[in-house]
Amino acid sequence: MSNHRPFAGALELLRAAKLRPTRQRLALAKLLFEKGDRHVTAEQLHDEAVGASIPVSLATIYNTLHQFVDARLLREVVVNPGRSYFDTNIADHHHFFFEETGKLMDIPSDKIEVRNLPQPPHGAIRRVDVVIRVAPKG
Amino acid sequence: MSNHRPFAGALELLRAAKLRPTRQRLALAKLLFEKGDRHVTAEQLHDEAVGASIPVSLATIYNTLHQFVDARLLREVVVNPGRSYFDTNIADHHHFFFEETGKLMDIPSDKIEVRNLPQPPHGAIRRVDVVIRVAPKG
DNA sequence: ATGTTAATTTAGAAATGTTCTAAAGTAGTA
DNA sequence: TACTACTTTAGAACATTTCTAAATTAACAT
Repeated sequence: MSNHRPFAGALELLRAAKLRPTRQRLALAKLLFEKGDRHVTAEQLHDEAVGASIPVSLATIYNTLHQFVDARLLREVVVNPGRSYFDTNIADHHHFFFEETGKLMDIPSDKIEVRNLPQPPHGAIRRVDVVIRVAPKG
Repeated sequence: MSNHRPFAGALELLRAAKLRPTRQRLALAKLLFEKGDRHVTAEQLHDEAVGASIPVSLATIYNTLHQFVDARLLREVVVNPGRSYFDTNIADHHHFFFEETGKLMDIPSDKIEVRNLPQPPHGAIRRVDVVIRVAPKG
């Protein structure tokens, strides 16, 4: 059978996030979280939803993605100017970014050692992002 | 304190990059490289140029920034969706990103230890970017 | 059930940042 | 001076994201 992590159930997820379980949010949560770790753009998710006969507007896709980020169900990853990726893996981890294809790949945090983090002059560290940019070999 | 390299002179810089030393490129090179390490957006540089009575169009700002990146005089840093920063520090280094103000601050590469970089499944590592995101203290 | 209310969704407009186009201007060369 | 290729430019076009105001829907009291 399937070998990705157990899916908590869209309804439980939304309830825990204190988001009203609307038709659209339930459907999007299923698309996002039933298939293991993913990196999607707003447009990709919209196409996927429409393709699965879930009529949902792009505005709702954006609303929902941001609500999910706020609720810590998703993480926004910025590697490219002018386009955001949303990552269903919310564990501490890093990324390969393949410049040729625009695809991201997770790197578990125990595969990279980042040490001696300097303290910022003010404020607190919210997150450390390591992006390994990969280009095709010459 | 400042570890910025001596400014080579806009003319020499452009010649070395095989870019014709036009009025606009000379002026922009001076703005960018005469003041030590900086992180500017296209719009900031445009405002600065116009403020210094250097009439230059935004299109030329973008053209020039990209030519400078291609010539390895600048590095493009992506930390925010929908806006690029251009960094005059082309040495190997990392960044604090202050979410509150949208400002970047360099971290010399010897201040952070990044070890055990995994190899990508294909292609070659072009660059490793470490971004420490800083939020104001609660 | 039904009605009420506040949250949500929506289409389309607007905003934002960047790139493109094609015409005018300029540097380099002879 | 004339020639040519490169550069600059204004403005249009583009891509992604956010906003707006009206319609819809979930939650809940009755």
